[in-house]
Amino acid sequence: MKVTINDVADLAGVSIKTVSRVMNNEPSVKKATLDKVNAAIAELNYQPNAAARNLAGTRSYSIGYIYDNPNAYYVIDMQRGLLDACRKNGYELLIHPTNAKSAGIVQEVIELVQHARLAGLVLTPPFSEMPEIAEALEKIGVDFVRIISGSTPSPKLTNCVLVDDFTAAFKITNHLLELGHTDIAFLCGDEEHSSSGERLAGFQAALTKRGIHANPKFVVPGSYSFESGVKGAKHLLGLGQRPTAIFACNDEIAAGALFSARLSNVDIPTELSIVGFENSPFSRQTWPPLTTANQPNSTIAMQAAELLFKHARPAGHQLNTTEQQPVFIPELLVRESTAICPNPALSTTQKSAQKNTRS
Amino acid sequence: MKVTINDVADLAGVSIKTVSRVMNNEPSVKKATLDKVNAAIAELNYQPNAAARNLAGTRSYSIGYIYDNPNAYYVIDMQRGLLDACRKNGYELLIHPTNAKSAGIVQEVIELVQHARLAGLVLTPPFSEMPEIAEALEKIGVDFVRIISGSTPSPKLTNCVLVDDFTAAFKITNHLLELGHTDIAFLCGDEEHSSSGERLAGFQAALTKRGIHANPKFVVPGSYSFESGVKGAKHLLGLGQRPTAIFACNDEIAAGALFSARLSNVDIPTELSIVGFENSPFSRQTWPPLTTANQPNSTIAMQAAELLFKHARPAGHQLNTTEQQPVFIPELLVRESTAICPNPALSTTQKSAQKNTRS
DNA sequence: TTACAAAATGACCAACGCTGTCATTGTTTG
DNA sequence: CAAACAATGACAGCGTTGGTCATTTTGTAA
Repeated sequence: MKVTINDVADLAGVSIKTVSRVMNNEPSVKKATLDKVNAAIAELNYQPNAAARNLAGTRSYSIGYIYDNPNAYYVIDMQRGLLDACRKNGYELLIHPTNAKSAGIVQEVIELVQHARLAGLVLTPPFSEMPEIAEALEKIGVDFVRIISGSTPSPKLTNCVLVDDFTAAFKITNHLLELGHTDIAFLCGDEEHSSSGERLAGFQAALTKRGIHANPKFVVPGSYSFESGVKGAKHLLGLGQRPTAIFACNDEIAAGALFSARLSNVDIPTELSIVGFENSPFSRQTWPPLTTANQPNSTIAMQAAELLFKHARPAGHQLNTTEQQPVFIPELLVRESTAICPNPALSTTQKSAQKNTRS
Repeated sequence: MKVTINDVADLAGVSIKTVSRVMNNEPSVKKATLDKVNAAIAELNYQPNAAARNLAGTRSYSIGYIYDNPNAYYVIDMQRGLLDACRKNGYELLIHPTNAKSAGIVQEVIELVQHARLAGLVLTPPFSEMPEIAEALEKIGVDFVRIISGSTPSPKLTNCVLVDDFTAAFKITNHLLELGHTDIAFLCGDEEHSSSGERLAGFQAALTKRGIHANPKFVVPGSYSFESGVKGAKHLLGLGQRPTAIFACNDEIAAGALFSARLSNVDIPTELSIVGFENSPFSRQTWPPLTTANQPNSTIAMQAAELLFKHARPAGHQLNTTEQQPVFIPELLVRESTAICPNPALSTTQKSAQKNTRS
């Protein structure tokens, strides 16, 4: 019932050392031998004993995922991607929910890594944006991959998976622009999250490119919550001059804005267009469903994990995957919360949109 | 840097075997020795190496959590509770998202358990309600704990943690009743989930106890989704004789109902009261926030894990915890979506509520 | 074809940190 | 004082990796 390396060796007619070599992708194994061994492995459905490997080997076969994020959907999606990558590569995933704001957080992470003998760590916001964590990890020489907001790969960001919030926001804004909107408001997320800043920048860049001067009153600060969306939209709709579209920094904010609009008897999308960001289940549970940007969290997580595995592999065992820095651009997902601008002629915003700059 | 059992033994002046005995709560260790060893353990901050334990011992130090649930909040909460229990007891948690409806699901679970050498499994719906899973697990002799809907402990349910949906629903309904409502509708969740049936039963029992005959038209089938709530409420509000309160089987349905009411220009809670169930973050993100039943998922999960650990401990190593079958009753959480019945006098439902039967 | 270098494989053993088994030593108790 | 039992220790072994060499096979140039 329990298949060990000895069984495989016997069946393949080789020594256990050779099986071990195969299992660890060591060089200097003849193609023919490799095939024989792999066949035996497959036939017996051999899975190396993780405990024994950990004990005997110098390498580690588990990575960690630390999280502190109120968005359960985000966490679950990330986790799913990490788990998939781990299964594929024979790693285990250690999950560690914690409080990013606790005083001893750096120490906690260090202890976790050392005690669990982790091969590496996948860091998502807010951890990926905490320099003290990165420093501490570098100091003790533990690999880690950060998932952060950014558009341009750079040498400083070698161990990062980038999510190009800027470009995605640019595209979403273009969608609104193409519908004829020019008075577009922006509901920000938490200031501390760089994603909010990136999205705002992309939004403003799109406007600028069309020669539209963004109304500063239309950029309202807030946080990544439903409440914030309710408040923000209420504020905007109370303005003498209303926007005809709202770019909410994420789906929750958008849902809140939707709610507020409903309260004020503003019809969506005929009177007001609203877009979200993230394509969380949330965005499908509103009415109308939200136009949003699809952020493939599971895939992003998978890539991050793969990057980690690549690093973790000792020299000489490298797979010849083309080394590169992944950049994800969330894609525009048009649903029913956006429509043609009701009366673009009446817009009071200064504009000079002569050239139609499509990408 | 790495503290092993040898270091502890040296410091305490005993053999490593004795340290092992202490770590495993084995009997026949003199009090004085025990104290010495414990002091050494504390001083060195010794943590046994999980890999070595797994390799050497016959016991396993990890449990599994299989899930397939669209409700990310539920999963995250459960996971949190399991993780906490595991940390406290020195276990590891293996997480396995999968598809409950896939054909080979039983086989998949078996393989998971055998390959990962799991000490046991924590099963939540839908797995906890699949007899074939329980049978297969029993057949191969693997411990498991099920979290299921139910109110009465029974010998058949020794390895279950019960969530008393019936009583919770009864209480919620009473809340509505005390506010003067008698025309109360019920929006069901998925038929396959026993929780939906239990909640409906509790609802009906509460009505019956007050001598109120439930209007069959007010019980509308559906599923645990926002969409279903939208539809269900729309249907109810279209009825010639409207209910003055709606009991939604969970918060999502309630949110949908809220949405529908808003569309029909029915004010919540002055014209219509709505209650949800679960106290998911969802219920705080609606407006007004939902009156609901607080289901302490993390705590439930913790208890389930503890139960599993207790079983997993070999005879003679039993902790003298009083063996019992935990039953959780979600507590009523009154927020702003419920209010006094607008015009109870006009109610058309047959009633005979003379005695005020409070519990 | 031979000779020789290089590549591929195997045999062996010591870890890794812990638990299980069984033998041994202490400590009571009648 | 010996039997009886409690407390402790010695030692093997869990399944694998990482060495070190020895041996075999293969490839290559003469």
